[in-house]
Amino acid sequence: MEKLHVYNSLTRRKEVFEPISPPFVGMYVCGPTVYGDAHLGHARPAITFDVVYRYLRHLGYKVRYVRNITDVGHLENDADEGEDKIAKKAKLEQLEPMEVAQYYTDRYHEVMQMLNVLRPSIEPRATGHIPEQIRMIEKIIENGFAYVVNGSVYLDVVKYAQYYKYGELSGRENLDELLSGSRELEGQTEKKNPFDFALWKKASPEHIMRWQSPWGEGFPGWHIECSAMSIKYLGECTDIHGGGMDLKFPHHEAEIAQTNACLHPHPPRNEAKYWMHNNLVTINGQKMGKSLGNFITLEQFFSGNHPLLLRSYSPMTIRFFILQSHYRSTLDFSNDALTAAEKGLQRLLNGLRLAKELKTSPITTFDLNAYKASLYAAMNDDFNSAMVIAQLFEGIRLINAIDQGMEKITASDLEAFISLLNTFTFDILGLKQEIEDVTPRLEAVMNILIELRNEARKNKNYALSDAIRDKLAQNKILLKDTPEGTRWQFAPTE
RNA sequence: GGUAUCAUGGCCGAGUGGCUAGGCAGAAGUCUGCAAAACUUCUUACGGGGGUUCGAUUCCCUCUGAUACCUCCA
Repeated sequence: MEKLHVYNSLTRRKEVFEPISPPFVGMYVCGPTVYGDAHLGHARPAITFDVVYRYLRHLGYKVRYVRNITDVGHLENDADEGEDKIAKKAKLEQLEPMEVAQYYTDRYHEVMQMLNVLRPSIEPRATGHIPEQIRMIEKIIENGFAYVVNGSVYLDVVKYAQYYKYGELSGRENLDELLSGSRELEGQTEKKNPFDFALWKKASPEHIMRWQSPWGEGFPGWHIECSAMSIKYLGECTDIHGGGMDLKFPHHEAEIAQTNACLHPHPPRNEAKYWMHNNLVTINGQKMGKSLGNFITLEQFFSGNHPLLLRSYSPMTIRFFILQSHYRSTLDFSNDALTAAEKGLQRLLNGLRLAKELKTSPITTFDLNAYKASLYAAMNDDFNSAMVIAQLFEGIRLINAIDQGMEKITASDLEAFISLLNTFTFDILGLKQEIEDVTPRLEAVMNILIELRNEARKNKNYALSDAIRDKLAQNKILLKDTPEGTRWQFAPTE
């Protein structure tokens, strides 16, 4: 079987995945900033790396998956006072900053659970790792890669670039171009160069979240938390570091620089062996953003309560929709696309249910091993979930063909076939049936109703039989008259 | 201006130097008291212009267009 290949953003190539210390795999993913509700843009990285996590575990790796919670607020780009983002919200709502962070952390967990996203192994908070961040900054200063100005600490990019490549990840290796491209902003006069970035920032008097440090009261810079926590829990160089494409620059570029500046390794270890970036979700071709007014939270998707939404979409529809595209492609949202995803998902899940009722034969008429290989080949090709789903539909086609007697399968092959389909659909892609479980009691009641209705149909009492069907439909139970008898199922949730 | 990514059939979206991904929608058919569902079949696309090649949607150049980022929003 072909080996797993991963697209490494650092080298811009697909590489064979070889963990640094097999069977262990360390994976760090940049988590949410908890000052607002999670939206579609949060679902994409969470689901992308959830599938990576699930598949690596499926392959037998012992994975430690770390996804942080950023609860140290960051400065508002356009805020007059340069107020801490979380602190600002706290003042508006008359809450403690940590209360706000806790509230949105809980909300984040709720929607992630609905999306069937597994909890990471460790979910560290930035505020819980201030000492680690301070020690890291001290080390960087010791190594001569940072300078202190007026209670703030900045990384000296020019100095750093004398020892290591800066800008490799984002293709910004020419510092002169970087210089000409950077914007002139207020309050940058402390820096030696505009592209130097803060490791520690002195707190202004109105800043609520602040900590004591060797350089006075302040708060950590915007990138140092991930580096500090990645090193703490996953070592000096982890296997995978993931996040959204929008984090490549400056966030991940800064992380690489900080980590090399702190550890001062030769050759550079760049914090992670494989850097993975998922692409963005767009709405009508545009990035989703609060300022653009096309910002839809996941909760709004689930409830349908947003002007851009024609109706509600279930968490699994969202998950399936995201997995239908490859994680490195942009994904454009629309009601039509989501409706199409919902129907496709329904077809997939209905087919899997049918598989359990198939009749077996003395022979199997198709190549089950080749089919299995195609599923693994798709996953091994940089987690191509879109290809996996296409192959799962090929599986559904086979199930229907068996049901119609056009293909045959042995009992043992059927067992293996069902197990394979379930493994990929539920364990690896993390989809799930959203309908409630059928209890034996409900099953018995349904059988009685179907029997009565069929009695009525036999007597050509269609008024009664249709009434039974319609009333059940009103209660989200659908009847289907097939040549094999009447089948029933729950209506898709809306 | 710089950096990066991308442009695929009515819609969404994979992929590939030659072998018509897949889903949704649409059409026809099978089944059926009706309905719904299901199944089968069909609709052969890769932004424009050059080039490399026996052959390019796939590689190279160029043009056009789109999106993101360019250090204090992650």
